[in-house]
Amino acid sequence: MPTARPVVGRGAKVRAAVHAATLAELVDRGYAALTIENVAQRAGVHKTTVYRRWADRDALLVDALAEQMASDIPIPDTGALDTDLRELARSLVRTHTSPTGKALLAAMFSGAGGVPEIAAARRRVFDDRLERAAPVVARAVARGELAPDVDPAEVFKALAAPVYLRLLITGEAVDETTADHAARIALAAARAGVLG
Amino acid sequence: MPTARPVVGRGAKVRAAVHAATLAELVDRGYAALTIENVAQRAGVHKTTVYRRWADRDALLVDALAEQMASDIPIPDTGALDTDLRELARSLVRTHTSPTGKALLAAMFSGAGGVPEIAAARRRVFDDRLERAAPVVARAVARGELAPDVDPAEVFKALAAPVYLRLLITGEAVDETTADHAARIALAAARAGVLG
DNA sequence: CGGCTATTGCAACTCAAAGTTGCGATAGGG
DNA sequence: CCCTATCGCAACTTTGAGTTGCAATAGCCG
Repeated sequence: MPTARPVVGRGAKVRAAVHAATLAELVDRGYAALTIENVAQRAGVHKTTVYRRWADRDALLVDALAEQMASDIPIPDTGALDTDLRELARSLVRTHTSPTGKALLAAMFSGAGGVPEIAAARRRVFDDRLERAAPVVARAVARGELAPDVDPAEVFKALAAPVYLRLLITGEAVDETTADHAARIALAAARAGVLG
Repeated sequence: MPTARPVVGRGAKVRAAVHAATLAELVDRGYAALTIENVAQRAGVHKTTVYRRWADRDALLVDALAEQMASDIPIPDTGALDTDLRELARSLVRTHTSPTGKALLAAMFSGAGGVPEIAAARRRVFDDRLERAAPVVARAVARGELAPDVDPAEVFKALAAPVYLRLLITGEAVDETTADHAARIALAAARAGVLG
Protein backbone atom coordinates (compact mmCIF):
# COMPACT_ATOMS: atom_id res chain seq x y z
CA MET A 1 0.00 0.00 0.00
CA PRO A 2 1.60 3.25 -1.12
CA THR A 3 1.40 5.43 1.95
CA ALA A 4 2.17 8.80 0.39
CA ARG A 5 5.80 8.56 -0.52
CA PRO A 6 8.22 10.95 1.11
CA VAL A 7 8.28 13.71 -1.53
CA VAL A 8 11.82 14.84 -0.98
CA GLY A 9 14.59 16.18 -3.14
CA ARG A 10 13.45 17.55 -6.46
CA GLY A 11 9.81 16.75 -5.79
CA ALA A 12 9.61 19.00 -2.76
CA LYS A 13 10.74 22.08 -4.64
CA VAL A 14 8.29 21.43 -7.47
CA ARG A 15 5.50 20.89 -5.01
CA ALA A 16 6.18 24.14 -3.21
CA ALA A 17 6.51 26.12 -6.44
CA VAL A 18 3.20 24.76 -7.76
CA HIS A 19 1.42 25.47 -4.49
CA ALA A 20 2.63 29.06 -4.50
CA ALA A 21 1.71 29.51 -8.13
CA THR A 22 -1.76 28.11 -7.47
CA LEU A 23 -2.56 30.56 -4.69
CA ALA A 24 -1.03 33.48 -6.58
CA GLU A 25 -2.98 32.66 -9.71
CA LEU A 26 -6.15 32.31 -7.70
CA VAL A 27 -5.81 35.62 -5.89
CA ASP A 28 -5.07 37.77 -8.89
CA ARG A 29 -6.89 35.99 -11.70
CA GLY A 30 -9.72 34.12 -10.00
CA TYR A 31 -10.94 30.56 -9.95
CA ALA A 32 -12.16 30.61 -13.53
CA ALA A 33 -8.67 31.34 -14.83
CA LEU A 34 -7.13 28.76 -12.56
CA THR A 35 -6.16 26.20 -15.19
CA ILE A 36 -3.51 23.57 -14.74
CA GLU A 37 -1.59 25.02 -17.65
CA ASN A 38 -1.56 28.56 -16.23
CA VAL A 39 -0.41 27.31 -12.86
CA ALA A 40 2.31 25.17 -14.41
CA GLN A 41 3.60 28.06 -16.48
CA ARG A 42 3.63 30.38 -13.48
CA ALA A 43 5.47 27.79 -11.43
CA GLY A 44 8.05 27.36 -14.18
CA VAL A 45 7.11 23.73 -14.55
CA HIS A 46 5.68 21.63 -17.34
CA LYS A 47 1.96 20.89 -17.29
CA THR A 48 2.44 17.13 -17.41
CA THR A 49 4.30 17.34 -14.14
CA VAL A 50 1.30 18.95 -12.49
CA TYR A 51 -1.11 16.47 -14.06
CA ARG A 52 0.95 13.59 -12.74
CA ARG A 53 0.93 14.86 -9.19
CA TRP A 54 -2.63 16.12 -8.80
CA ALA A 55 -5.86 14.69 -10.18
CA ASP A 56 -7.57 17.98 -11.06
CA ARG A 57 -7.51 21.64 -10.21
CA ASP A 58 -9.76 21.21 -7.18
CA ALA A 59 -7.46 18.65 -5.64
CA LEU A 60 -4.57 20.97 -6.33
CA LEU A 61 -6.34 23.95 -4.82
CA VAL A 62 -7.44 22.09 -1.70
CA ASP A 63 -3.92 20.74 -1.27
CA ALA A 64 -2.37 24.18 -1.66
CA LEU A 65 -4.77 25.74 0.83
CA ALA A 66 -4.51 22.97 3.40
CA GLU A 67 -0.74 23.29 3.36
CA GLN A 68 -0.48 26.27 5.67
CA MET A 69 -3.89 26.32 7.32
CA ALA A 70 -2.44 26.29 10.81
CA SER A 71 -4.77 27.73 13.42
CA ASP A 72 -3.69 27.57 17.05
CA ILE A 73 -4.97 30.99 18.00
CA PRO A 74 -5.34 31.58 21.74
CA ILE A 75 -8.62 32.70 23.30
CA PRO A 76 -8.16 36.31 24.43
CA ASP A 77 -8.45 36.97 28.17
CA THR A 78 -7.49 40.55 28.90
CA GLY A 79 -9.81 41.00 31.84
CA ALA A 80 -12.27 43.30 30.05
CA LEU A 81 -14.85 42.65 27.35
CA ASP A 82 -13.91 45.54 25.08
CA THR A 83 -10.29 44.52 24.76
CA ASP A 84 -11.19 40.84 24.43
CA LEU A 85 -13.52 41.64 21.55
CA ARG A 86 -10.85 43.80 19.96
CA GLU A 87 -8.40 40.93 20.07
CA LEU A 88 -10.98 38.59 18.59
CA ALA A 89 -11.63 41.00 15.74
CA ARG A 90 -7.97 41.66 15.07
CA SER A 91 -7.32 37.97 14.97
CA LEU A 92 -10.10 37.48 12.46
CA VAL A 93 -8.71 40.27 10.31
CA ARG A 94 -5.23 38.80 10.46
CA THR A 95 -6.54 35.45 9.30
CA HIS A 96 -8.28 36.92 6.28
CA THR A 97 -5.49 39.25 5.27
CA SER A 98 -2.82 36.57 5.34
CA PRO A 99 -1.90 35.10 1.95
CA THR A 100 -3.74 31.88 2.70
CA GLY A 101 -6.77 33.70 4.03
CA LYS A 102 -6.93 35.91 0.97
CA ALA A 103 -6.65 32.87 -1.24
CA LEU A 104 -9.43 31.12 0.65
CA LEU A 105 -11.75 34.09 0.21
CA ALA A 106 -10.76 34.48 -3.41
CA ALA A 107 -11.58 30.82 -3.93
CA MET A 108 -15.00 31.20 -2.34
CA PHE A 109 -15.88 34.41 -4.04
CA SER A 110 -14.69 33.58 -7.52
CA GLY A 111 -16.37 30.27 -8.07
CA ALA A 112 -15.01 27.50 -5.87
CA GLY A 113 -17.84 27.89 -3.39
CA GLY A 114 -19.32 24.64 -4.59
CA VAL A 115 -16.22 22.58 -3.88
CA PRO A 116 -17.03 20.76 -0.63
CA GLU A 117 -13.54 20.95 0.85
CA ILE A 118 -13.31 24.68 0.20
CA ALA A 119 -16.70 25.36 1.73
CA ALA A 120 -15.72 23.19 4.68
CA ALA A 121 -12.49 25.12 5.17
CA ARG A 122 -14.38 28.40 5.27
CA ARG A 123 -16.88 27.01 7.72
CA ARG A 124 -14.03 25.73 9.87
CA VAL A 125 -12.43 29.16 10.06
CA PHE A 126 -15.71 30.74 11.04
CA ASP A 127 -16.82 28.09 13.52
CA ASP A 128 -13.39 28.10 15.06
CA ARG A 129 -13.85 31.75 15.93
CA LEU A 130 -17.38 31.21 17.13
CA GLU A 131 -16.10 28.77 19.69
CA ARG A 132 -13.45 31.16 20.93
CA ALA A 133 -16.10 33.80 21.48
CA ALA A 134 -18.06 31.69 23.96
CA PRO A 135 -15.63 31.89 26.91
CA VAL A 136 -15.06 35.59 26.27
CA VAL A 137 -18.76 36.33 26.62
CA ALA A 138 -19.14 33.95 29.56
CA ARG A 139 -16.40 35.78 31.45
CA ALA A 140 -17.99 39.14 30.66
CA VAL A 141 -21.28 37.88 32.09
CA ALA A 142 -19.47 36.62 35.19
CA ARG A 143 -17.86 40.05 35.64
CA GLY A 144 -21.26 41.67 35.34
CA GLU A 145 -20.41 43.44 32.10
CA LEU A 146 -23.22 41.77 30.22
CA ALA A 147 -26.65 40.38 30.94
CA PRO A 148 -26.75 36.58 31.31
CA ASP A 149 -29.01 36.08 28.30
CA VAL A 150 -26.50 37.43 25.77
CA ASP A 151 -25.80 34.87 23.04
CA PRO A 152 -22.05 34.43 22.43
CA ALA A 153 -22.61 33.34 18.85
CA GLU A 154 -24.59 36.48 18.11
CA VAL A 155 -21.88 38.61 19.65
CA PHE A 156 -19.29 37.10 17.39
CA LYS A 157 -21.50 37.41 14.34
CA ALA A 158 -22.09 41.09 15.08
CA LEU A 159 -18.34 41.46 15.30
CA ALA A 160 -17.52 39.52 12.17
CA ALA A 161 -20.21 41.03 9.96
CA PRO A 162 -18.57 44.42 9.35
CA VAL A 163 -15.28 42.71 8.54
CA TYR A 164 -16.84 40.44 5.94
CA LEU A 165 -18.88 43.31 4.54
CA ARG A 166 -15.66 45.09 3.69
CA LEU A 167 -13.94 41.97 2.41
CA LEU A 168 -16.79 40.84 0.18
CA ILE A 169 -19.02 43.79 -0.65
CA THR A 170 -17.46 47.21 -0.36
CA GLY A 171 -13.87 46.19 -1.03
CA GLU A 172 -12.56 48.81 1.38
CA ALA A 173 -9.22 48.16 3.04
CA VAL A 174 -9.32 45.81 6.00
CA ASP A 175 -6.86 46.43 8.81
CA GLU A 176 -6.65 46.93 12.58
CA THR A 177 -8.82 50.02 12.39
CA THR A 178 -11.53 47.93 10.76
CA ALA A 179 -11.17 45.34 13.48
CA ASP A 180 -11.45 47.88 16.27
CA HIS A 181 -14.47 49.46 14.63
CA ALA A 182 -16.18 46.07 14.34
CA ALA A 183 -15.39 45.30 17.97
CA ARG A 184 -16.99 48.57 19.10
CA ILE A 185 -20.15 47.80 17.15
CA ALA A 186 -20.44 44.36 18.69
CA LEU A 187 -19.81 45.77 22.12
CA ALA A 188 -22.47 48.45 21.74
CA ALA A 189 -24.99 45.91 20.51
CA ALA A 190 -24.20 43.48 23.31
CA ARG A 191 -24.50 46.16 25.97
CA ALA A 192 -27.77 47.38 24.49
CA GLY A 193 -29.17 43.90 24.93
CA VAL A 194 -29.99 43.26 21.28
CA LEU A 195 -27.87 40.11 21.08
CA GLY A 196 -29.99 37.94 23.32
CA MET B 1 -28.49 51.63 -37.79
CA PRO B 2 -30.36 48.64 -36.31
CA THR B 3 -32.11 50.06 -33.26
CA ALA B 4 -33.07 46.86 -31.48
CA ARG B 5 -35.97 45.48 -33.44
CA PRO B 6 -39.33 45.10 -31.72
CA VAL B 7 -39.02 41.46 -30.55
CA VAL B 8 -42.64 40.54 -30.72
CA GLY B 9 -44.62 37.43 -31.51
CA ARG B 10 -42.67 34.23 -31.24
CA GLY B 11 -39.46 36.03 -30.28
CA ALA B 12 -40.90 37.45 -27.09
CA LYS B 13 -41.83 34.04 -25.68
CA VAL B 14 -38.42 32.62 -26.46
CA ARG B 15 -36.73 35.60 -24.92
CA ALA B 16 -38.70 35.28 -21.69
CA ALA B 17 -38.15 31.52 -21.46
CA VAL B 18 -34.41 31.90 -21.93
CA HIS B 19 -34.20 34.67 -19.36
CA ALA B 20 -36.01 32.57 -16.79
CA ALA B 21 -33.88 29.54 -17.57
CA THR B 22 -30.73 31.62 -17.22
CA LEU B 23 -31.58 32.86 -13.74
CA ALA B 24 -32.83 29.47 -12.59
CA GLU B 25 -29.72 27.74 -13.86
CA LEU B 26 -27.54 30.33 -12.19
CA VAL B 27 -29.23 30.09 -8.81
CA ASP B 28 -29.19 26.33 -8.49
CA ARG B 29 -26.12 25.32 -10.46
CA GLY B 30 -23.84 28.33 -10.31
CA TYR B 31 -22.01 30.46 -12.82
CA ALA B 32 -19.55 27.75 -13.80
CA ALA B 33 -22.36 25.49 -15.00
CA LEU B 34 -24.08 28.33 -16.78
CA THR B 35 -23.41 27.24 -20.35
CA ILE B 36 -25.42 28.31 -23.35
CA GLU B 37 -26.31 24.70 -23.99
CA ASN B 38 -27.62 24.09 -20.46
CA VAL B 39 -29.70 27.22 -20.56
CA ALA B 40 -31.13 26.37 -23.97
CA GLN B 41 -32.07 22.88 -22.85
CA ARG B 42 -33.74 24.19 -19.70
CA ALA B 43 -35.64 26.77 -21.71
CA GLY B 44 -36.83 24.09 -24.13
CA VAL B 45 -35.10 25.85 -26.98
CA HIS B 46 -32.29 24.92 -29.34
CA LYS B 47 -28.83 26.26 -28.59
CA THR B 48 -28.45 27.92 -31.97
CA THR B 49 -31.45 30.07 -31.15
CA VAL B 50 -29.72 31.36 -28.05
CA TYR B 51 -26.44 31.90 -29.88
CA ARG B 52 -28.23 33.94 -32.53
CA ARG B 53 -29.84 36.24 -29.99
CA TRP B 54 -27.03 36.79 -27.48
CA ALA B 55 -23.31 37.14 -28.07
CA ASP B 56 -22.09 35.14 -25.05
CA ARG B 57 -23.22 33.97 -21.65
CA ASP B 58 -22.23 37.24 -19.96
CA ALA B 59 -24.37 39.28 -22.33
CA LEU B 60 -27.20 36.85 -21.71
CA LEU B 61 -26.78 37.01 -17.95
CA VAL B 62 -26.59 40.78 -17.85
CA ASP B 63 -29.63 41.00 -20.07
CA ALA B 64 -31.60 38.58 -17.91
CA LEU B 65 -30.69 40.43 -14.72
CA ALA B 66 -31.32 43.90 -16.11
CA GLU B 67 -34.78 42.83 -17.22
CA GLN B 68 -36.48 43.24 -13.88
CA MET B 69 -33.99 45.35 -11.92
CA ALA B 70 -36.57 47.97 -11.05
CA SER B 71 -35.64 50.05 -8.02
CA ASP B 72 -37.88 52.95 -7.09
CA ILE B 73 -37.89 52.26 -3.39
CA PRO B 74 -39.07 55.18 -1.25
CA ILE B 75 -36.94 56.63 1.54
CA PRO B 76 -38.57 55.66 4.83
CA ASP B 77 -39.86 58.52 6.98
CA THR B 78 -41.78 57.11 9.92
CA GLY B 79 -40.88 59.86 12.36
CA ALA B 80 -38.51 57.77 14.47
CA LEU B 81 -35.04 56.40 13.80
CA ASP B 82 -35.68 52.86 14.95
CA THR B 83 -38.61 52.29 12.62
CA ASP B 84 -36.85 54.05 9.75
CA LEU B 85 -33.87 51.76 10.11
CA ARG B 86 -36.16 48.76 10.31
CA GLU B 87 -37.76 49.74 7.02
CA LEU B 88 -34.37 50.24 5.44
CA ALA B 89 -33.26 46.80 6.56
CA ARG B 90 -36.46 45.10 5.48
CA SER B 91 -36.21 46.71 2.09
CA LEU B 92 -32.64 45.47 1.72
CA VAL B 93 -33.71 41.98 2.67
CA ARG B 94 -36.59 42.05 0.21
CA THR B 95 -34.23 43.05 -2.57
CA HIS B 96 -31.87 40.18 -1.89
CA THR B 97 -34.52 37.53 -1.38
CA SER B 98 -36.37 38.35 -4.60
CA PRO B 99 -35.60 36.02 -7.51
CA THR B 100 -33.54 38.68 -9.23
CA GLY B 101 -31.70 39.56 -6.07
CA LYS B 102 -30.89 35.94 -5.38
CA ALA B 103 -29.65 35.56 -8.92
CA LEU B 104 -27.48 38.64 -8.60
CA LEU B 105 -25.86 37.31 -5.43
CA ALA B 106 -25.47 33.87 -6.94
CA ALA B 107 -23.76 35.46 -9.91
CA MET B 108 -21.36 37.38 -7.70
CA PHE B 109 -20.61 34.54 -5.37
CA SER B 110 -20.18 31.81 -7.93
CA GLY B 111 -17.77 33.41 -10.32
CA ALA B 112 -19.24 36.32 -12.24
CA GLY B 113 -17.69 38.84 -9.85
CA GLY B 114 -15.23 39.81 -12.53
CA VAL B 115 -17.86 40.72 -15.10
CA PRO B 116 -17.96 44.53 -15.03
CA GLU B 117 -21.71 44.88 -15.53
CA ILE B 118 -22.46 42.40 -12.76
CA ALA B 119 -20.10 44.10 -10.34
CA ALA B 120 -21.63 47.43 -11.31
CA ALA B 121 -25.14 46.12 -10.67
CA ARG B 122 -24.18 44.98 -7.20
CA ARG B 123 -22.53 48.30 -6.46
CA ARG B 124 -25.62 50.09 -7.70
CA VAL B 125 -27.87 48.16 -5.33
CA PHE B 126 -25.61 48.94 -2.40
CA ASP B 127 -24.94 52.59 -3.21
CA ASP B 128 -28.61 53.10 -3.84
CA ARG B 129 -29.31 52.10 -0.26
CA LEU B 130 -26.43 54.15 1.07
CA GLU B 131 -28.02 57.24 -0.44
CA ARG B 132 -31.37 56.49 1.10
CA ALA B 133 -29.77 56.21 4.52
CA ALA B 134 -28.46 59.77 4.46
CA PRO B 135 -31.79 61.59 4.92
CA VAL B 136 -32.87 59.09 7.54
CA VAL B 137 -29.84 59.83 9.66
CA ALA B 138 -30.06 63.56 8.99
CA ARG B 139 -33.63 63.62 10.27
CA ALA B 140 -32.65 61.64 13.35
CA VAL B 141 -29.94 64.18 14.10
CA ALA B 142 -32.43 67.02 13.62
CA ARG B 143 -34.81 65.33 16.07
CA GLY B 144 -32.00 65.01 18.57
CA GLU B 145 -31.97 61.22 18.43
CA LEU B 146 -28.36 61.09 17.32
CA ALA B 147 -25.22 63.17 17.74
CA PRO B 148 -24.45 65.39 14.74
CA ASP B 149 -21.18 63.64 13.93
CA VAL B 150 -22.78 60.28 13.13
CA ASP B 151 -21.83 59.12 9.63
CA PRO B 152 -24.90 57.99 7.62
CA ALA B 153 -22.82 55.68 5.46
CA GLU B 154 -21.46 53.92 8.53
CA VAL B 155 -24.94 53.54 9.94
CA PHE B 156 -26.09 51.84 6.79
CA LYS B 157 -23.04 49.61 6.65
CA ALA B 158 -23.60 48.52 10.24
CA LEU B 159 -27.16 47.69 9.25
CA ALA B 160 -26.30 45.86 6.06
CA ALA B 161 -23.38 43.85 7.44
CA PRO B 162 -25.41 41.27 9.43
CA VAL B 163 -27.68 40.73 6.44
CA TYR B 164 -24.79 40.04 4.07
CA LEU B 165 -23.07 37.87 6.66
CA ARG B 166 -26.06 35.56 6.61
CA LEU B 167 -26.43 35.67 2.86
CA LEU B 168 -22.80 35.00 2.07
CA ILE B 169 -21.13 33.34 5.03
CA THR B 170 -23.41 31.52 7.44
CA GLY B 171 -26.16 30.67 4.98
CA GLU B 172 -28.82 31.07 7.66
CA ALA B 173 -32.30 32.06 6.54
CA VAL B 174 -32.79 35.74 5.80
CA ASP B 175 -36.19 37.23 6.53
CA GLU B 176 -37.89 40.07 8.38
CA THR B 177 -36.53 38.85 11.69
CA THR B 178 -33.03 39.13 10.31
CA ALA B 179 -33.79 42.64 9.10
CA ASP B 180 -35.14 43.75 12.46
CA HIS B 181 -32.15 42.28 14.23
CA ALA B 182 -29.76 44.09 11.92
CA ALA B 183 -31.65 47.34 12.45
CA ARG B 184 -31.34 47.01 16.22
CA ILE B 185 -27.60 46.45 15.98
CA ALA B 186 -27.15 49.53 13.82
CA LEU B 187 -29.31 51.57 16.16
CA ALA B 188 -27.37 50.49 19.24
CA ALA B 189 -24.07 51.29 17.55
CA ALA B 190 -25.29 54.68 16.35
CA ARG B 191 -26.60 55.63 19.77
CA ALA B 192 -23.37 54.50 21.41
CA GLY B 193 -21.50 56.91 19.18
CA VAL B 194 -19.27 54.35 17.51
CA LEU B 195 -20.41 55.31 13.99
CA GLY B 196 -18.87 58.76 13.85
C1' DC C 1 -58.82 31.28 -44.19
C1' DG C 2 -54.34 31.01 -46.64
C1' DG C 3 -50.03 32.62 -48.15
C1' DC C 4 -45.57 35.05 -46.92
C1' DT C 5 -41.58 36.03 -44.15
C1' DA C 6 -38.89 35.95 -40.25
C1' DT C 7 -37.38 32.84 -36.87
C1' DT C 8 -36.43 28.33 -35.11
C1' DG C 9 -34.77 23.34 -35.16
C1' DC C 10 -31.41 20.29 -36.65
C1' DA C 11 -27.21 18.02 -38.01
C1' DA C 12 -22.79 18.41 -39.42
C1' DC C 13 -19.01 21.07 -39.04
C1' DT C 14 -14.76 23.91 -37.16
C1' DC C 15 -11.88 25.08 -33.56
C1' DA C 16 -9.60 25.77 -29.13
C1' DA C 17 -8.13 24.03 -25.06
C1' DA C 18 -8.09 20.28 -21.55
C1' DG C 19 -6.04 16.21 -20.54
C1' DT C 20 -3.01 11.78 -21.97
C1' DT C 21 0.97 9.01 -23.36
C1' DG C 22 5.67 7.26 -24.58
C1' DC C 23 10.28 8.37 -24.51
C1' DG C 24 14.54 10.69 -23.97
C1' DA C 25 16.90 13.89 -20.56
C1' DT C 26 18.51 15.03 -15.94
C1' DA C 27 18.67 16.00 -11.11
C1' DG C 28 20.37 14.45 -6.84
C1' DG C 29 20.67 10.76 -3.35
C1' DG C 30 23.71 6.96 -2.14
C1' DC D 1 30.20 8.75 -9.95
C1' DC D 2 26.43 5.92 -11.03
C1' DC D 3 21.47 4.72 -10.80
C1' DT D 4 16.73 5.63 -10.34
C1' DA D 5 12.87 8.45 -9.75
C1' DT D 6 11.11 12.45 -11.68
C1' DC D 7 10.71 15.91 -15.18
C1' DG D 8 10.39 18.08 -20.05
C1' DC D 9 8.73 17.56 -24.45
C1' DA D 10 6.00 16.73 -28.52
C1' DA D 11 2.40 14.36 -30.49
C1' DC D 12 -1.89 12.60 -29.64
C1' DT D 13 -7.03 11.99 -28.07
C1' DT D 14 -11.05 13.99 -26.31
C1' DT D 15 -14.38 17.26 -25.04
C1' DG D 16 -17.23 20.95 -25.45
C1' DA D 17 -17.97 25.69 -27.20
C1' DG D 18 -19.39 28.15 -31.06
C1' DT D 19 -20.78 28.23 -36.44
C1' DT D 20 -23.25 27.41 -40.75
C1' DG D 21 -26.58 25.96 -44.43
C1' DC D 22 -30.95 24.27 -45.04
C1' DA D 23 -35.49 22.55 -44.18
C1' DA D 24 -39.60 23.18 -41.11
C1' DT D 25 -42.88 26.15 -38.94
C1' DA D 26 -45.03 29.75 -36.30
C1' DG D 27 -47.66 33.61 -36.57
C1' DC D 28 -48.78 38.21 -38.75
C1' DC D 29 -51.35 40.40 -42.59
C1' DG D 30 -54.34 40.62 -46.15
